[in-house]
Amino acid sequence: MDVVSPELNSLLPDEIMDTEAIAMEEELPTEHLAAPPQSEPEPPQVPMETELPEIVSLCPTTTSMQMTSTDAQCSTSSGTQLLLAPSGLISGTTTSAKTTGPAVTQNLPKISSVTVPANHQLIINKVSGAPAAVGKSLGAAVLKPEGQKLLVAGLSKTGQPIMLALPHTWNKPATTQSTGDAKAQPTQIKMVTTVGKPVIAVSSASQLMGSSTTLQAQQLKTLQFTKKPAVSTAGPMITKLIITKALNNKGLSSPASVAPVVTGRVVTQSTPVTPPRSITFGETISTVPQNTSGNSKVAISPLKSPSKLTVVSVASQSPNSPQKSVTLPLSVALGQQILTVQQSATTSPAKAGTSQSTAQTVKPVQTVGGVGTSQFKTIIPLTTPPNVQQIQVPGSRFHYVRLVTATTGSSTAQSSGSTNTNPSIQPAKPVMMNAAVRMSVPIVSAQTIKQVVPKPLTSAAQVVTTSQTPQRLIMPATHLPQIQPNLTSLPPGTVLAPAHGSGNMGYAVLPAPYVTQIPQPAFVTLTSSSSFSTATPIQTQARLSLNGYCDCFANGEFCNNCNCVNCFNNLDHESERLKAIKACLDRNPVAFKPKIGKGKEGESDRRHSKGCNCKKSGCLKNYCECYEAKIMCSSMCKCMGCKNFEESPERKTLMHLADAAEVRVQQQTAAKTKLSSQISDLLTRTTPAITSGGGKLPYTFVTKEVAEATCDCLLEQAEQAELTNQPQAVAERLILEEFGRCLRRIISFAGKAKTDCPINC
DNA sequence: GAGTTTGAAACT
DNA sequence: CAGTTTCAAACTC
Repeated sequence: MDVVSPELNSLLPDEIMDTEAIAMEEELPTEHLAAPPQSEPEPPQVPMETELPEIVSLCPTTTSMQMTSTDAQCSTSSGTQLLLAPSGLISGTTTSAKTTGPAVTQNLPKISSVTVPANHQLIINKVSGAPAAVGKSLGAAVLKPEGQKLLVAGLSKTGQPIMLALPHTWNKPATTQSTGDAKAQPTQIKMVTTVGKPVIAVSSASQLMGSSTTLQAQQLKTLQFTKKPAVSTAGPMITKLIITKALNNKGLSSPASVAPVVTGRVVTQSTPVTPPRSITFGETISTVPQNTSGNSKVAISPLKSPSKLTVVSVASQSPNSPQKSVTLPLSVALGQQILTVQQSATTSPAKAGTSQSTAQTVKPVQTVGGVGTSQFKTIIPLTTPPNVQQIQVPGSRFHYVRLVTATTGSSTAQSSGSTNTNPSIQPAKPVMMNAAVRMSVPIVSAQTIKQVVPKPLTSAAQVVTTSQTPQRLIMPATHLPQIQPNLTSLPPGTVLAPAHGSGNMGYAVLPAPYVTQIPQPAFVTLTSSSSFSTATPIQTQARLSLNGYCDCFANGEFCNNCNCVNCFNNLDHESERLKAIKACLDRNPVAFKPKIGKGKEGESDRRHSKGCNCKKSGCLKNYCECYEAKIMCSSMCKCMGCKNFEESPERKTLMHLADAAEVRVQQQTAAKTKLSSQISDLLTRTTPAITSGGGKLPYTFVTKEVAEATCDCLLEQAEQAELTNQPQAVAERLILEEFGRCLRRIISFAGKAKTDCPINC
């Protein structure tokens, strides 16, 4: 059973990830670390500050890292060590788990590679077949930050105990018997921290062991520590340590109980019909065992804005299937808004429209507004397999998720998941989406989460305006006769509009700015149903317009202020748009899903779902979708001459330059800001002194502070020129130009001072 | 800003 | 599945 104790999650982070005291001094060698036994530690490469946190995760005061073919040790000046040790060398007790030092490091399994790719993952791949002398053990890792010891022991082929020795405050024995044969499946140990809040996520993607129901170390398939640098100069990148080794994940059978921990609390959701599912959320997400079959996680890119909506969709699940868990990306602790769409197993399409399904639709909705935190999560069971689309409404601070369901207005539809290769002819398949019902699920602040489910309206347009804080609705995709909405509580600008072609079953929730896009007739009746079968010239145009892959359309957005010609990707042509969506989904069911999703188990977290096909760019330009998404090319890619892999020196150089450039830009911006600030401050202080005669001359503004700020700008320019290997002449010119700009700025402020003070000047 | 390069998607 | 076409983004000058 995949159980992870909350205690483990509450203990490990603080014990291990004392990032406050971490001194990042050198980066880990990024080349292969399966060096010969006498190999010296590789000299640090060009410092890439974004790679430093890997050291942080393992060796808070790391100054060197040594690895041989038989051991791997991360030594620190303070004695902190990272040891990769075979579990067989460690007896099955907690006490012995604390054993560290050279004795443990002997006869360690060979580490095949240790790499630090650009996505800040330190991956230590161990050779699956350990030497016989090692007793076929699969390895263990001892993390001993600041005197504490953490042993993450692998699964022994010979049944030897695999342990997780926790810091001294961890009292539970972490030893169990191994009953499975551990061979092939990789195990990841990932270090995860968030800014200021170290966490550890332990998850098991499979039922590794027998019937144990307690937290046992060998079941820990994944330890994930993701660190966001406290001071990030390269965006919200996530740094991870992944120690990969071979494990067996076969034998998945019984559903595992789930004990996700949310900031020390256990939140478990279960229904009478389905095995318990659990969602963890909160700032310190810690433990989520996973049975990933059928699950799909769409984790937000760590490089995106933390405010970006993340959609975690869970695929359809049979009532008998094992539980599913969703681990929220840790960026939730950074203000990222997470929406999880989880399909209820009790609301199959065959039951859609029944009172039971209706109740199921509403009840499981779970919102958690963090007290004292702005993070929350919403779980929305659907009645039909959803096609989740992220919607970014231009100009709106709300994030939407569009759920396009394949259903008709009939509540007694019996089939689902059918496909129709001909979008225009669907007479025999009433379930097909000749009308798409939209669910716009906005994300609002945690403290103001409110869900309003309106009943089908029989009157004309409903434009509800209240004085409340802007909120949006979560609309059901099915008939909800029992739910009586409180329309008077709707936020200002909220508009209930009928989804074209959906009869009286679907409603579109529109932010106020889009009211202007809705033609008045669209409000007249909510029971009007526009059929796609009646092709019109406009629809023909729409097909032409939307069949192309407009980015807005592909992202589930409406075009707004685009340069597109004859655009039909707007509410004026909603029916045509929905038809185009349907056509696209018919051709490609995942057309609106992000290409960059979670990789397979054991692989890096993010990967291109399809793979790139680059030929000339070497996958090191933004032409490459993988490179653009800042992920490595994978085996799915069909690229030629790919250089977008972990050890690629070209890629490392590019990443380094990009990081350096970003730092330069920030420094330059800071210097200019400082200059402006100094000048403004000077003006504030000197304005009263300006005489009523001709005022002060510009040079009088060149005080010591201004001069220093100017020098900062000039130095930045010089460094910039040096960084780009500019000739001296060019460098001088750039510096002089910068100086000129500084002077102009000073003069400008001086002139402004005169202008702003006509009375005194 | 114009022209070129590139690769994804559509099309055949 | 492979080759071709289209087209918008990325890139260069």
